Amino acid sequence: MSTFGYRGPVSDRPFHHGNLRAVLLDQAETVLRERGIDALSLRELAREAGVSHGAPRSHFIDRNALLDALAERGFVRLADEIRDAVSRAPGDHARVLRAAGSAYLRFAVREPALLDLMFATKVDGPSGAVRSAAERLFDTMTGIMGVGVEAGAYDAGDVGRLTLLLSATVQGISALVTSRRIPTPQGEALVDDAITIFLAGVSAVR
Amino acid sequence: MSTFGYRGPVSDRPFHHGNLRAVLLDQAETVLRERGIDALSLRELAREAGVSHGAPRSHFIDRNALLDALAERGFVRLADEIRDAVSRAPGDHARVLRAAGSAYLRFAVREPALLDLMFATKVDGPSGAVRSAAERLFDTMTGIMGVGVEAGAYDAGDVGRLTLLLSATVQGISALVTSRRIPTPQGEALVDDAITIFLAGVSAVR
DNA sequence: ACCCGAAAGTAGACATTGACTAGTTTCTAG
DNA sequence: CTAGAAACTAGTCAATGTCTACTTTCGGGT
Repeated sequence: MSTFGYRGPVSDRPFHHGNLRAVLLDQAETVLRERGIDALSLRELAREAGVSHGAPRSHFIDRNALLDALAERGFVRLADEIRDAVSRAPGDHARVLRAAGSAYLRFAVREPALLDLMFATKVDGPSGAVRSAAERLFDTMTGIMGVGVEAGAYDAGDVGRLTLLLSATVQGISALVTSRRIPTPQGEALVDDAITIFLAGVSAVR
Repeated sequence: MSTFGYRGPVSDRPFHHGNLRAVLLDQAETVLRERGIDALSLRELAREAGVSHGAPRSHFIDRNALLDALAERGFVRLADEIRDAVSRAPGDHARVLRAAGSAYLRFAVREPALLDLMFATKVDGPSGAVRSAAERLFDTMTGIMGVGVEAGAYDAGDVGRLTLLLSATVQGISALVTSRRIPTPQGEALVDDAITIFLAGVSAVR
């Protein structure tokens, strides 16, 4: 990797890594996925990136800052995946919701520790970046639900509340699955049930 | 290490603490509540209990074992509180469910870090003790829901699934509140909405 | 009453880690 | 070209979890 380092330190590695921040985040995500949050060490990340143990500090003031960045990226990716799944699944509103919920659960199963991080209780609440990334996810969900208004599934004034409710439900099911309270297939069935009952309930109540 | 001769330690503190395990758990719970999980240190707990830093090892082989014990106690207490709230709130089935959901959310707000712990993703799944404590909570919920069967709210064969669904929903709402995505009062309103829609949906679907 | 093993606790050691600091190298804007 | 900022190195420190060897106390069986 010494493309141009005609005069690096001891090794031929250039002084500046180039994109250390992104590499650290990627590696951290892998560690999180494979060995859990307790195994996530700044020093180990630095070692594997081939930089000194102090280098990460230029990009993340704290271990916590690294975790926040991971959570933020998590929200962005989750929103992307949900949008993707929805766009790939045209059809009636129920089908769309199922696709969204299913994508959410898939993400949870693939990245359980990351999801934990995303909804972790912080002493002083979430950082600004995490909060706004979470809000963007919520906006995505709201957009999906909004289609139901046009389809006559619910009133425009209720979309916010109902989006929150359905999101919470899917998040709760995901928590049951990732904490191994129920197996994944049962979680998937539960998502379907949830959406069926949700839609029936909403239309019955109003 | 007979630096202090044949007598006990310098202080008049007896060699055996007496109920160190319980004291450690209580203190740990307080730390968890007030300063979060990152501030939870075995050595600090030992210091404040007035024992050596190795003493906790007699009761908890690991920091993880301590956390498991906390999670287990958390499930037991949550189940107790829900039973309590339900017993104190007679009335129709909807009211009972609201009392249960409300108690769940109150617990979550009071002990957010503990709830995180209870549903944390562990690399190798929950320990046996945690798992069975969680199952006892689920049994409690099932019992509450079972009353609805007699009241004709749902079929006996659906109780398991529906209990899971409602539990997940309340857990998800709690996660939204403890992660500061929504304020507590909104969470409370959401629990009410959830139960209303749930009951309406269930009776509409079957 | 005694003994002996198990349980509970002490103390010391060790590697690892997060965090901080001072100094060095590279980049970049003016 | 240069000055200052950004990125990185290297050293240090206190704290922690974990392990081990040892000591004290407890309690049951004879």
